[in-house]
Amino acid sequence: MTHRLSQTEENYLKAIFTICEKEEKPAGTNNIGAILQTSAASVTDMLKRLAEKDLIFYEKYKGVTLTENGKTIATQLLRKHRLWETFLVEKLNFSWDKVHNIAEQLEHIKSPELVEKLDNFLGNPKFDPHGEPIPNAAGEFTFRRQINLFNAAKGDKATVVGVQDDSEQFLQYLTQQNLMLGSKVEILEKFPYDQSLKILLNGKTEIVLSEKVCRNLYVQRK
Amino acid sequence: MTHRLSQTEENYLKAIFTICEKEEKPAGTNNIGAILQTSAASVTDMLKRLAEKDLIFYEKYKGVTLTENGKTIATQLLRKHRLWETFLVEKLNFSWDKVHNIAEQLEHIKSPELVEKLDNFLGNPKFDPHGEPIPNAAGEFTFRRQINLFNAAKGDKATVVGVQDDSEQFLQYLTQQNLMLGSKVEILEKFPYDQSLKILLNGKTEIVLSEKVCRNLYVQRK
DNA sequence: TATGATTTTTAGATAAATCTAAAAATAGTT
DNA sequence: AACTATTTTTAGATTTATCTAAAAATCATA
Repeated sequence: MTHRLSQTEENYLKAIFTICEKEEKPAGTNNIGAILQTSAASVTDMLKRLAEKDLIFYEKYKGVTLTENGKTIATQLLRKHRLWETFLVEKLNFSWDKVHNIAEQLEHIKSPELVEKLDNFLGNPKFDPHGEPIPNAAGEFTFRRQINLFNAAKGDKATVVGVQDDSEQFLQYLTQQNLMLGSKVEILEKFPYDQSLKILLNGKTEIVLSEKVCRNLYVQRK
Repeated sequence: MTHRLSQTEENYLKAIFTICEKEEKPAGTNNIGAILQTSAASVTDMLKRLAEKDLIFYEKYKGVTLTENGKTIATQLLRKHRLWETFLVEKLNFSWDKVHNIAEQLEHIKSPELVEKLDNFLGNPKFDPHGEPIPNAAGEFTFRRQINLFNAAKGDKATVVGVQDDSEQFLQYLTQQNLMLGSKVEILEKFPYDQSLKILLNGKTEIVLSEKVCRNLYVQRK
């Protein structure tokens, strides 16, 4: 049996997982430090410890990737985080922009039975309130054919199914624009000058979204 | 605003609260150490820090009591612990003997909104699955006219409303005996020799309970 | 009240997670 | 290849929570 990890160690694994998934390359010391708001020196210290515990592959100056063990733990953390977010929104009536910080705490609760019972209580959801897939107990993600709104073309009709950035600021911006998961969008115009998009929202309202906003939205084409 | 406490500090406050409530006297260093499974020396170290933060009254060699600040925090911890236990039993179908350790972790989650929303979701319960009163947001406990089963007399009829010991072992013993919150008991006999009690359970079954068991059960007389 | 037992505190160490400042390695660019 | 900029690591401290062993204070009771 593997040793019980500290919250800090778990946070490092999650950060490394996020970087490696997104960028498909080893995570750098600075990169990790930026996510965890800590110095590169502290990161190096921790990387040595995680390598010692067989959770990451670590070679000086070469960056790190997760071992199978590390991946399993990171995936289970993601599972817990997303299940708790779902609980907070669906059962406790939190709005989707307020749940991240609380879930960051809840994901560190150690109890395998709790996770499985929570999952059942929620009806085994496949996606969280931000549209992110929730891995199952075996660590498998439900895959969804989704594209970045930024890559949609003029004339496309699509449904919003996820966000890339789940910060309070972004989610509040979306709420203000009346944009949420399930919103229907039609691309009316793409302005090459600033890469912004004019869209028709739910067949009713015309709005313009900046490049930054589009890059943080996932849609599924009809 | 008071500084954010570590889990360890919170656990010390809870231990001190428990001792002071039960024994109505200052908590001793050894006493606290026994509850938290730590050495007297470590306790002394921590007491200095808590006194520094105005959470306890501390005088060398004299034991400690909680300040108003300390009491508020301890009560809120109790509130969270008992609300989470209620959630685990009522919503996630945990049995009452399995929830203590998980609630010990959950009670340290920091989010006032979460507590209030959880309370509402549960229907503002006044007692937890072990019959312990849940303090409200203002820190007030609902009082219940309950006595220790050990102090009941021959002929008394009463209802089980709480347990003193919420250890897995004790709760499993009760479950085995088909004893639970709400069970009706009638005292048939009290044996002076070993202070054990013969009772009629739910008007059906005669069982004998040892002194230890009786001391850990609370009942309300009709 | 003296004395032995118990409780509590001090002193000095250790381990985890962090920091700053400086050194070392790597990467980018002419 | 050489120089510069960036990234990463090392070295040495700090803070928190813990420990053991020994000293000091208090308690209990003969």
